[in-house]
Amino acid sequence: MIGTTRDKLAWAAAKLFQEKGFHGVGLSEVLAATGLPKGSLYHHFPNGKVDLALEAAAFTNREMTRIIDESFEDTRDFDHGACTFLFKLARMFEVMGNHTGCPITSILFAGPEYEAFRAKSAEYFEEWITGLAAHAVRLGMAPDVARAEAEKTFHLMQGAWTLARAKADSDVMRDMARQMWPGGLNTA
Amino acid sequence: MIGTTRDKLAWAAAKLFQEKGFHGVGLSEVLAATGLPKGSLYHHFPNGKVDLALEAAAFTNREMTRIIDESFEDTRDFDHGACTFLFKLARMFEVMGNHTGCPITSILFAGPEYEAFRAKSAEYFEEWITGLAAHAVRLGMAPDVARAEAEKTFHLMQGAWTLARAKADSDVMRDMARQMWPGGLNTA
DNA sequence: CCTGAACTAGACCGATTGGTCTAGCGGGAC
DNA sequence: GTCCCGCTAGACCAATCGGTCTAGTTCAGG
Repeated sequence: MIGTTRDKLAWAAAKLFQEKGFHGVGLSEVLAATGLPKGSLYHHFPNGKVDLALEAAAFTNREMTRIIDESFEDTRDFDHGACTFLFKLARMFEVMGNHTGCPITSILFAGPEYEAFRAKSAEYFEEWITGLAAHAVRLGMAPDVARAEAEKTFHLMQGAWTLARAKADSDVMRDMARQMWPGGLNTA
Repeated sequence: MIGTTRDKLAWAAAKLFQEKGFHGVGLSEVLAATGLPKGSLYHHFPNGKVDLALEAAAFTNREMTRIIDESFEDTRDFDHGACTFLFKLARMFEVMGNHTGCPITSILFAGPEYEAFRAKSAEYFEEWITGLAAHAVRLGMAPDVARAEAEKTFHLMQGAWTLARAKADSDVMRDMARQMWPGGLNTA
């Protein structure tokens, strides 16, 4: 959260982009949120807004992979881990005010002219899915079944996040998790 | 597609918003796409961009409910209908160039200060889910099971759409459908 | 102490934004 | 005809956009 000037900018940008998307946030807003001048931003991110968005996305991607790994630590089976994962996301969503979107989609779906963004988002999503699949394999699942289960988990998570945002209600995620993985009941 | 001036504006706006989101599209772009002057836009949509976006969202919402109903016409069971639904979406996504997002989320997730947008998106999503559930009940499912199945279908659809967009590949949706509803194999 | 690089600070730029306003067109009612 | 009204047309506006540039500050290494 705190840290160098560069980190402060990336973090503030990530938070704002999650709410309003890439085009919805002006640099002046990021600057106001950090109290830093424009010169600092362009010193640390020479290519301006695009660089800033990529760093913000990288930042939140690290956070997401960490949450995935944490969710599957000390877990008895995949259902339990997946359930924990969704409860953690629900909590995060709630803490942020029940209106933020998936950081990656919010930042990186800026339109066809931002091909680099699209490619990065595909890379990050693939990272999440292979991460989930690795945990599934570790917990005894056959590799191809694990991959399918990981993709299903990703889709359900994205979908529940979207509906939770529309309803401004984090319980959408929790209810979905309980429904889909009844064996993994968890209140984390 | 064609129609009155008002329809032309709403349709062009819907297409553009799906690609770049509410904040990513300027009115000048919509005007350029339709060849109409600014005066016409503000005559038909007195509250400007917000009105235009709401109409564009209503427009695509009608299209989505129509696609849902079409998918479940002459269908033998829920799996078959759900599968058809996702194949139809995949086709649409492909035709639009493999990079458009869900119209409702693209248009209506513009940030916390647009509370009316958020409320509308919740309303539309609820419409889709109850529509799916109604078809499930009609096909013999118990009401509470039908609701859960409809929500699952919604989540999977949204998630698959997101990943398809990141990968710029419509097969993500088709593969998911085949995986989740193997009984509903369909090439529509 | 001096120098130079890293960084902060913010004035400034042209372009574009959403929005307003007036003028004029076109066709039905009288 | 001529009046009126729904609509088109686009000039114009202040505000904001992302981005550039230069001056000033800070601080480590010599």
